[in-house]
Amino acid sequence: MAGTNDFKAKPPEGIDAIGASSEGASLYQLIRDDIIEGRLAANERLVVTDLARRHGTSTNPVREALQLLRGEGFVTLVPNRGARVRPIDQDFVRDIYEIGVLIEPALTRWFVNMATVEDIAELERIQGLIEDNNFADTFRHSELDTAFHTVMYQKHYNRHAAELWWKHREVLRAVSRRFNFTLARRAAILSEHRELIAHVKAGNANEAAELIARHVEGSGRHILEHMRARNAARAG
Amino acid sequence: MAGTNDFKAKPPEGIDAIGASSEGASLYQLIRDDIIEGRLAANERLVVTDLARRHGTSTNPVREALQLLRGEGFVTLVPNRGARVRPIDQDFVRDIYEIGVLIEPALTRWFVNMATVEDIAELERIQGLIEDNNFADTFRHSELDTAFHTVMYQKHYNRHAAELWWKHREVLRAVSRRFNFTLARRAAILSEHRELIAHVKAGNANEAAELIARHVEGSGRHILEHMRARNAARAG
DNA sequence: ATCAAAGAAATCGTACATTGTTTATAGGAG
DNA sequence: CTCCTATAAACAATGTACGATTTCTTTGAT
Repeated sequence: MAGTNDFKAKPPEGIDAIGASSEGASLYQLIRDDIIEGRLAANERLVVTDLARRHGTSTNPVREALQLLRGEGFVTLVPNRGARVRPIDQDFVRDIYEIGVLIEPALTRWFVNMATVEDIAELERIQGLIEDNNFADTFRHSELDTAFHTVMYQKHYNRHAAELWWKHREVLRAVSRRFNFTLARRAAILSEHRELIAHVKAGNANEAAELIARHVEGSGRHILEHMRARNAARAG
Repeated sequence: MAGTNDFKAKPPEGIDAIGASSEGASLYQLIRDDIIEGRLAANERLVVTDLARRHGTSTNPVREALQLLRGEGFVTLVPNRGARVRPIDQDFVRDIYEIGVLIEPALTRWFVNMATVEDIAELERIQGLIEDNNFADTFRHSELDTAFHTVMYQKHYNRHAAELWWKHREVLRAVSRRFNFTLARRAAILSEHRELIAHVKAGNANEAAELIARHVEGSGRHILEHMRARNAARAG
């Protein structure tokens, strides 16, 4: 479809346009990135006037952006008390990956039954890039991995489920960006992807679904382990 | 816990406070009710200035309310083009009840393993009220039925999943409010609830989970059938 | 040291200016 | 005469500024 190098993970098509004004949308991006990249600490207060001044707008677009961020789960909002950066703690991560474990197998099952030759080729192409990269560039891996799963869920008729998956994915990517993959996890990812492609080719919907459940479960556990390790280091 | 008559369905506790200012929150309620009760037609434009005038506020709280409603799925927002009442069509309903079929069994399974004597007593009490009412007052049935399931999901550790369930439930209630229950569906609801209680008492988590999957599936299909019938009547 | 009250700070609501979109109208080509 | 296009005017969303209200902080008295 495009050159082999332009992987900027994109949401599945047909998903609700974010619905923010131009300023609101760009502020949303900026603040969101600040949270994801850790420039805004957990629980830090987000003062509307500050943000407005810092980004050179007035307060209304900021309020809008904060509402959006609240919807995505990055920010908590309390009436008359303003916004705070939501601490993405272990409970939060567990909650959303568990939902993934429930939803993704269903999406996968449908994909296996509907996959075209082109879909499979695309999966194999991306998997090739993933293996070429071999976790050397972890950011690139994250983008490619997301693209891999997007191929599968993109065309699903249940747009809500796909959208839910995408939102959760974004949060998990935000957290895992700061971690490295353990060797065990690397091996599991590669082999599970390969196995998955085999199941898709063979039309084994149930096996693929079970595999994805394990895959998502493993991914979630991996992130949680990292978080625990970090917290322990911090405490000790 | 309270008198037997005060059933106003309430969201599971600990769920994200809505995060709107007082005016915004009340506007949210008002507009939402207007949509649910059909006073605002599908696809109708929601003009900020009009809404502000009609409800005697300025525009900012209205914008806030619309953002919230967008988050709940009741409204679509397009930049520079404003808001519209989202048509709750068959695809929409199918999407969210299918997600329910995936999530609710997991919530149920956990509940069965954690249910206390009091929980079970509460379930039986509500089921008694449901049977007393016997669909005479459909609104009351809806409230009771929601309360029944809330007992099960209320204490679940996964607040995101519970919240998701609640939001979806609200939408489905909004749609089904205008329909009556078929005799077949009435029978199914009563017997499935009774069977569910039996499974909970016996600690049969898997059976309960499977049953809930069927229960949600049946409920979803029932709503869809009604919608199809109505649309057919409208077209023909 | 505790509590109350005054002051500071930030959110919330209102009014207005600006920008973008839609609609109606006039002009011209076929 | 009809259809298309270009243009202007009405309309509504977006952005800005500011005053009102609530919450948080600090100060001072008991």
